[in-house]
Amino acid sequence: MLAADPRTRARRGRMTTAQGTVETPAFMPVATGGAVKGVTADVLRALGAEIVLANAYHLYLRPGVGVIQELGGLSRFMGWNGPVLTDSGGFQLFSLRTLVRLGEDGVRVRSHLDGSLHELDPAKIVAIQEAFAVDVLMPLDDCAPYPADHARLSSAVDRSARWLAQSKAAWTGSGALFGIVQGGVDPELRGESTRRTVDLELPGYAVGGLSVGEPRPLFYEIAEATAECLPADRPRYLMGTGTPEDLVRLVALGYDLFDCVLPTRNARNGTLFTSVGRLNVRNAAYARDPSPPDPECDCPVCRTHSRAYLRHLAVSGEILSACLNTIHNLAFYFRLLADMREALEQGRFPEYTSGILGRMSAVDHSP
RNA sequence: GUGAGUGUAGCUCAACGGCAGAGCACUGGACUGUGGCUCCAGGGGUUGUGGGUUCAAAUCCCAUCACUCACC
Repeated sequence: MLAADPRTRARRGRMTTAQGTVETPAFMPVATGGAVKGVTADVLRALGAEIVLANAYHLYLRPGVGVIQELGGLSRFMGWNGPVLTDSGGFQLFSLRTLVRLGEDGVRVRSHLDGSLHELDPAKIVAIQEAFAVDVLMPLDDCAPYPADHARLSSAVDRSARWLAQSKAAWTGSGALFGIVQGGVDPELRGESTRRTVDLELPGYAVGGLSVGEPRPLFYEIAEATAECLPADRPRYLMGTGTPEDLVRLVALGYDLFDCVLPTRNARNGTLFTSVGRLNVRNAAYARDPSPPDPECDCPVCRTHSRAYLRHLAVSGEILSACLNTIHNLAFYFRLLADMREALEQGRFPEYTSGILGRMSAVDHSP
């Protein structure tokens, strides 16, 4: 930890890995298949990315472990040459609906690419990620859907904990293996999962099984209670979240790492995050609007292009639409995190938080 | 000029005597550890025009206009 402010649980930190340093709180852009869709590695770095998230399961299916290993590891393969975190594919077991069998020792899945069958287990997922030479490894876990009954949540907690122990046993020590807390929105199961995960004394801890459709108040309740039970001297990673407002509130709860498809996926679907709220660039209202997407943004897109042009690109289905929208949205996210880090360093995080949340909610309630 | 064909939503077309629809386009919304420029919703019609037959016409009949093709 680099700075502390007794008025908040937010932390300003630094995570050092073999391939680089990550200033936290940090946002990790999502590059599931080895690419942040529509953006080059150079641009990513210029925008302020310090670590990217890829997916071990997707990359294992294609191009395969051998290809990435021969080409010098995932980071080099991508031309990124910085820290990389790979998700295990545990999330895909419930999101992709390709699960064939969820067993005690592993899973059998059917490839969404060619229908082939694959047996995966915690040790194999760790081996794949070590072959990829990633900086942060996420273990295979069981992410229960929402809603799920107590028995299902309980089995997800138990299975994830046992798999985590097996992951740790298989881990040779290259990169940092994080633990993942499960338990859905059940406070007691969350508590049990947190204890069993922390007991394994890992380099970092993630909170999974949230942002799967549960009501927002419940999400924050669980996120807050869980953060309080995680060790203060290790990075806390809240998986798969969130909106800009979510990130501000979660940093305030003591989380350090985030990933989310929202800035990149929304960009491709025409929604921009701006200092004046969400902006759907396809709206007819912007057809002749000469102003930049976000008047307070200094990103390359806002410095160069009008809303009218971005609307034209989006309506026309131009590839450039996805590229420019993604650049802006990522710039917005990275700047938000940079602003929070600066506020933490200067001891004015509570003031910054109330200010920006006030602006965001004021925008949300505008007509 | 003669003959044939076609006229239905902005566009391309269904419905062929019984509540006028689809796709695209348009308008708005959604997207939270990313198979998918995807998903959801909405607006939009005196069926070219004027008559006729019928309980009932986009549909059948007559006229007329426009367009297309063929032949003079």
